[in-house]
Amino acid sequence: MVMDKMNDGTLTDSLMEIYDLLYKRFGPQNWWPAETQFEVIVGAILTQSTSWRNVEKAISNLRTAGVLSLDGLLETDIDKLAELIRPSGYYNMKARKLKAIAGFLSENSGSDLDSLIKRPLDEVRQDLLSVYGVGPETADSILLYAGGLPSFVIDAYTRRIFGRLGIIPEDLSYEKARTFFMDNLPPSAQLFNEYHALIVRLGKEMCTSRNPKCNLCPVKPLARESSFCCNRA
DNA sequence: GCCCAGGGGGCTC
DNA sequence: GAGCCCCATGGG
Repeated sequence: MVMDKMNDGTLTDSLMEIYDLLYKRFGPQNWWPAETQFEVIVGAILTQSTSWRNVEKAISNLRTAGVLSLDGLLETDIDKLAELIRPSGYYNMKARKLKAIAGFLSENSGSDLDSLIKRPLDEVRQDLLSVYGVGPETADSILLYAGGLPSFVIDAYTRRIFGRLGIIPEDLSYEKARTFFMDNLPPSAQLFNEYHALIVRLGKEMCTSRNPKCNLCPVKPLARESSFCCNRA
């Protein structure tokens, strides 16, 4: 597998080449689509296994109800929260998760994250992972898009796209996939931000079938334009 | 009706 | 550490 060729420079060049191809095709994605750091965090919870369109409805409901703030989440009854975020699905679970992250923020940083992001990335990440409802993807989304820290976000699209390009195994574990990208890219929050957003942009156009031979898959033209094209190997 | 969407918790082995 | 089920609405 290509990922074995680590630290020889080729891999970094190829990952940057793919980034450039995506950027030229789609342009800047201006992520995260939120007004404040706090709203990024709320969105990161609500978007779990849910399309952003439905998350927007839930966030709009929270805003209209005047509870889209740290104090708002802390003071609002959990059943009321669940009702407001109903459009985002899993509303009972996510209401409990919003309460948990709100409790964490009130004890550790406040909604601005200032005291949190001063600390080493790995420490903050571990603390976030200890919060109910915050798994690795949500933690990295918060670190990157709310905190501006260089923590690469892996999602289903990342594994599907780079798996089909033959760069990583499609079933690579989250932590190994994250380590792979972070070991082979310069640690730039701006780069990680745009890269992940572009991956999602391409991922939305992919067929969701698991058939790697699908000729409609836009990853194929991407491969032909990059050094990972099997025809060039 | 069926499958999937910018996952994570809890449980089992 | 991997595999499975559950959470649940909305869109194609």
